[in-house]
Amino acid sequence: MPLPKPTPSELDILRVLWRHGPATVRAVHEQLGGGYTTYLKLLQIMAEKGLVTRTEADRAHIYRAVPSEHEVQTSLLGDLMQRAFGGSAAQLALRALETRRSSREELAQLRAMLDNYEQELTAPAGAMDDTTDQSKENKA
Amino acid sequence: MPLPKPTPSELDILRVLWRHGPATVRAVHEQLGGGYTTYLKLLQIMAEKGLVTRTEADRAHIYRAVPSEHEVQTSLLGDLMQRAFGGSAAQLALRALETRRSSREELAQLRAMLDNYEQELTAPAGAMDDTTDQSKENKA
DNA sequence: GACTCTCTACGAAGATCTTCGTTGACACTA
DNA sequence: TAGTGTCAACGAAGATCTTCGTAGAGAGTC
Repeated sequence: MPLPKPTPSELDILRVLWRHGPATVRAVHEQLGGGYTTYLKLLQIMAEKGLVTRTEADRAHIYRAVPSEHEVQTSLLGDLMQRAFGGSAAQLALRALETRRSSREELAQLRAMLDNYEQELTAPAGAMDDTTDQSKENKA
Repeated sequence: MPLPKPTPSELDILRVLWRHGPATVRAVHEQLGGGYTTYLKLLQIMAEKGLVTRTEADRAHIYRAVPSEHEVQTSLLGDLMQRAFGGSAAQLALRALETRRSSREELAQLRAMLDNYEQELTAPAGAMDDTTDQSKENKA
């Protein structure tokens, strides 16, 4: 296994690191409240697990998230998909949309992705003329 | 809080109960393998938490799932949505679809749901002729 | 040099989850 | 009636997560 799934608290910390970039224990603690040493300990554990790396600048250590937000989202979602949706991504997506309203742009984005998929289903690998070129839109 | 979120093992058990209907400890154990008393204990705990109810038929107790699969999916998904997707259902759905291929029917279902939502966005509450009547489909 | 601040490191305590071994009740049978 | 099986109840052990208290190192200040 590449990296362990972050626990809820670890995810909170990762979210801070993703938003603010590399940070000291103090910075994380100030974002999240609670005891300072709680976050120190958590970051130490996360470093052991490989979820963050740290470098020593001056006296305080600087922690950086190792997995990207995208990776973690994919991992957690894949997990839930298996455990609660019998592996069906579409069932999961359906249920997600059912729950909350979304913005018009998000819906448009979803629709574009659906168009993409249906096209791939219709004209599978190869045999493309021009439209399937959208496949190069996969993000970094 | 209505019902606690099931833990991973508890979810395994709920899935058995959803698929097979009410069952004894032995039936659950036979579906999932492992130690018999493990499932006995888990089911006792789940009964305390309110995730299952039990009735005594003959000697063995019969356990029934309390929350529906739908409810649990919604709950787990809402949780993940908050914790890892900043509350955005569409972002979550997008990421889910990105991960795995889905069947043509599932995609069609999704598309229908999107059509629905965009229609609601365009012509919000009230001012309906017929289509928006689907709003009465809210589950029990 | 003694005080004070800011760090990291260590370890422990409490909560929850998971897994089972053991015990005792009850019923069936030889 | 003694033996065998099936069942629920109980408790305990180990793992993981979360939260901090305490200690000790290093730097700056009076």
